Amino acid sequence: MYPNIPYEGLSWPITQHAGVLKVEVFDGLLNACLLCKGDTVDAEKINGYLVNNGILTANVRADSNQVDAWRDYQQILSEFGLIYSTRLSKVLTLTPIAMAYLNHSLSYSELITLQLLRYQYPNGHKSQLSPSLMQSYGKNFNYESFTELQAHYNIQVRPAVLIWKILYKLWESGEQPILSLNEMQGYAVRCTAMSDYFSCAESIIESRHDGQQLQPLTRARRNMADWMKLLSQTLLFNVSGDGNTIALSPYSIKERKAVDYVCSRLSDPFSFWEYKEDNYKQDWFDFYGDYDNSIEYILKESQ
DNA sequence: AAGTCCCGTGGAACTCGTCC
DNA sequence: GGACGAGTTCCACGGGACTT
Repeated sequence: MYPNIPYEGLSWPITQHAGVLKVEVFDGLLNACLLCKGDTVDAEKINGYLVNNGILTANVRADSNQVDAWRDYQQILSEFGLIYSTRLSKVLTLTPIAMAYLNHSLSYSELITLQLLRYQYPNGHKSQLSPSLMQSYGKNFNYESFTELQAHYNIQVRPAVLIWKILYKLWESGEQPILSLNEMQGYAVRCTAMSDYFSCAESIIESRHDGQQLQPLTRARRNMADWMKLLSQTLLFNVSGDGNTIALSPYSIKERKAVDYVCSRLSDPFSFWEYKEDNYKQDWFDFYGDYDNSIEYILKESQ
């Protein structure tokens, strides 16, 4: 029950390489993929394209001693369901969502808004157990994957939707409709179910009026900062220049009915991808990279 | 009082170490 | 070489001390 956390080390892990995300980098990565679409990944070709066009730094790494921009930054595309993880599929496979973007069915901000709203834990791509998580977990650890661990605790959250709902409730309550990085780290990240947004907002209000203060979760700060950076790329949120606060965008206020509707649909447990032991990674990309099943959640730039 | 230099701090961007 | 997350570097900022 909120605000108690199910296990030590709870956070919202997300790639650290998405911080540089902007439309030019995104297009650059996708265009680089088109160079070997349907073929096995030609890292040399892709790296050459990314670096020669000034899209990314060379990222020459000591263990390979060659230009390796792709090695780190391809994570952006798999993280957001544009390609199947190249660990799963040696053949570079763009998803229907990526194709829809390349066909101009939706714009960059519409795509990022959609995929961040749909991003969820448990997550079939975020499956690797980090040594630091296993260490902080304590007790006897016997999970195969991070995905299984989260499914075991019945965690079911979509961070972007949660944050929107928390901000919207703060706004409705006449409170400052912003969240600070500290509040993200101490309050938002503690949610393990979509319905927790309510208690979470109440706890925040309480803490702002000399009430009880919750402890920030130690190792969640960097993830929270990354989440805020990502959310600033959507139509729904504005983030301050110093990255310390996130607020609803004018779009969110103007279109609040439509956004609220999408958020409540995406809060429904039946809308979540479900972890099954069998073939879950492939299954995740089939689900998250799909266009037809997500079309109803698209928020257009001008409604 | 205004300008300049210096240094501590913190965060973002980038790279690295490691596991698999 | 993908994935994760920590380490390193660089830079902006700000306060204080010193100079003009």
